[in-house]
Amino acid sequence: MDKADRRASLQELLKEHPFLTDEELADHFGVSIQTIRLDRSVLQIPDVRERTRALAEHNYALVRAIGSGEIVGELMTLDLGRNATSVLTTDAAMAFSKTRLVRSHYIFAQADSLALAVIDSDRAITGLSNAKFKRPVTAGERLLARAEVLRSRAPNESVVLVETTVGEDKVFRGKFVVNTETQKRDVEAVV
Amino acid sequence: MDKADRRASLQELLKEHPFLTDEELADHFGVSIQTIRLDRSVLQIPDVRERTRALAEHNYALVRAIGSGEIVGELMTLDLGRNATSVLTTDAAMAFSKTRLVRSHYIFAQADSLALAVIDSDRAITGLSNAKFKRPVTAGERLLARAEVLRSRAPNESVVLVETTVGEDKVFRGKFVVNTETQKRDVEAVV
DNA sequence: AAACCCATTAGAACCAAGTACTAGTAGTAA
DNA sequence: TTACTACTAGTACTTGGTTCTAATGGGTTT
Repeated sequence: MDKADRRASLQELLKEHPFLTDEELADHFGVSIQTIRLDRSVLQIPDVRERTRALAEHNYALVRAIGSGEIVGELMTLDLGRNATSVLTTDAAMAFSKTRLVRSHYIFAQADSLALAVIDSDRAITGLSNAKFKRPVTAGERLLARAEVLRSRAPNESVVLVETTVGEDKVFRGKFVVNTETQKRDVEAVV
Repeated sequence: MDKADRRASLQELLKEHPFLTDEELADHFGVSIQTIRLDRSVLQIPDVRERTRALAEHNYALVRAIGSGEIVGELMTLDLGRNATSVLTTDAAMAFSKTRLVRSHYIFAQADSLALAVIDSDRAITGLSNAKFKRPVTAGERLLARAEVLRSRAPNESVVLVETTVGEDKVFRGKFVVNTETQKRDVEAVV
């Protein structure tokens, strides 16, 4: 394996495993640490600590928004069983890099979370959804979602309407049928 | 501010800003670095590098799945304009902690991405969706999504059917109307 | 007042994973 | 032989720590 191959391979490897130290990389390629450092400096690849830090920082806000909270976006108001609102500030990480248009499932995620939040119940689950994305959202725009419980048909089934706006523009409208409890059997069957 | 207050406040602060070094913390609280280190050791809080590393590692897989790739899940097969399949292995981070049931928007995100991928076109955007979540998915289950283009009505509008299964079970079925190009005006209006 | 306790601070030695730089070797090409 | 390239070795220095020992300095108790 010559220099060019190694460097190409190094870049690939770090894309997959960004937490490898120079020492580990040196072992992996059977060269010295100095060689790895030379490679990194030529390829303009920062050190592990910087890579780790950048990754963590980059992902931090995003994950907080979409992954870790029960709500995607920030819950603003909540009248349990009636209505609720939440705000989600979109950013570049949520968008296609070429067009800067926010992936629709972020918009959906905000609406879906809000629909569940307004129903509450730890066991609330989306059973059905009907969504219209009215106009594309550009990274940076602030999404205001408003959820309203339309009716609670069966004791364990509610219909929630969610409308999302950016300023004056309606960007999303979705109806969610949220189930509670009923899943018990299914859940147990799964587990 | 006494010791107890400072330590409580330290924990809160690090929850919000996990990338602060001891030096920055010392400045913030107007005490010496040693005091901060004592506090950290008593509170069992690891150092910045470890905090950063843990955060990055924890978020990495998750963000790769939902945020950074154009596809949520891994694209398995793709016959452009006809059909495609992708796999998403769910994990605890995608689920409600109490019930271990995967949040429905992850399932939606996989389907939505796949619907866009099968249509291709960098400007593809979801215009409408119609989704049914047939049974809850438990963290750890492997979601196989299959997308099929039903018809391309207008030259810039396609209808895609996505069905997601876990083993033999159907867990999701959704229809997506995907638009291409048409958004141009809106997009420019937004920017 | 003297003795004591506690939180805080200082200082030294050490570590990991680097940067930046200098210098050397081994192999190949002109 | 000389020259060039790739690689390696070694030193001094940096950041952000750890671990340990040893002060300070204020408040409380005796």
